[in-house]
Amino acid sequence: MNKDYNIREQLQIFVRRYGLLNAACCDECCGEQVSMVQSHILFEVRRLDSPSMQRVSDELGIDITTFSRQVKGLEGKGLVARRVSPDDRRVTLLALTAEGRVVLDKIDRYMAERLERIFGQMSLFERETVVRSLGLLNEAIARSDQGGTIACCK
Amino acid sequence: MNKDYNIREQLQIFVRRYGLLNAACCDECCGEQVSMVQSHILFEVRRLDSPSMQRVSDELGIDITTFSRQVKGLEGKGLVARRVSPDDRRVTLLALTAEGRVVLDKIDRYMAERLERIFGQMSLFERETVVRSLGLLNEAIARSDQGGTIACCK
DNA sequence: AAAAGTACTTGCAATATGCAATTAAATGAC
DNA sequence: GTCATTTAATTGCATATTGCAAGTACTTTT
Repeated sequence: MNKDYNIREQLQIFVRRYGLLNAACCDECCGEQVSMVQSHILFEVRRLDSPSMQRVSDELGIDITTFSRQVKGLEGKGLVARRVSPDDRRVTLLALTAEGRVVLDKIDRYMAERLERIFGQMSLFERETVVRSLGLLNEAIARSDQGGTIACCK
Repeated sequence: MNKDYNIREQLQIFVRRYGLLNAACCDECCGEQVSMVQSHILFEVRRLDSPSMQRVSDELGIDITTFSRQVKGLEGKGLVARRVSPDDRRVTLLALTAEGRVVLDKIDRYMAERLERIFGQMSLFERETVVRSLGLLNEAIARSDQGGTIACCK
């Protein structure tokens, strides 16, 4: 079992545990019915600060048509607001509503709690190492630029 | 921006880049048309060595009914074989076919290549740190036992 | 001012999902 | 031993998600 295989195994298992396969969220974490994809959208809209639809769908690597419909859903739930860009009227800019911020905060707290339980299993040194490593990993992915994705192409 | 927030952010972005959201695989990585979920199933059937349906669906955290259908699909493609357990005739044991091993090997090679490109961006020391950290992380998740998942409940 | 390109939306058909109900087999109670 | 209960897996059904193709609205190029 070579090293690459081992790291692929570690990553595969980790990513799945993080929540790859169960698409639907639930009351416990969101209070609201927000799917996994939608929680990623909320996360990214907050992080990117008034991004365009295109920008977010690129960042998430999901098809713009699927994205369009997901955003429609989030808008319907009152979690996201759209406005036409003043620079280019083709472009729709996204922002979280007050309600959207509340829901995302809820998810944040839920995640913080779960992560705390996991990181509580480690020594302080290990925690720091792991956090630093994840940073290194994300930077390396960004530098390696394979279109932003790893596991699959396109 | 506190530490927990930062680590959640690192994890969220990493997991997405790993291939969270684009469900469909493509020719480049699999040759065969295998969805992301199905590639996880192949991976796990190999890893667990003749596991039952229940075992794999639990491990992956996907509903047994959905799983049943996905396995049917993989069987139809000739990648997975079922047999009745000798110990308990309710139980179906899964195994990769020769063809299934070929496809999974193909995915492995594809992943190894992409990971190589990423880890090539790091120093040897960084690589070792990151690999070790992922191991620590998976162990800590296993120890913290929150039902095997992180991002969402259920 | 026509042509080409970009941002986004909708129609549609294929696929994936989860719950409820069912079958088949094993285990437990008596 | 037999009847009730539990467990593993499958199917029906209703709903949701997906991506491609085609369309609209706007901007840039020529």
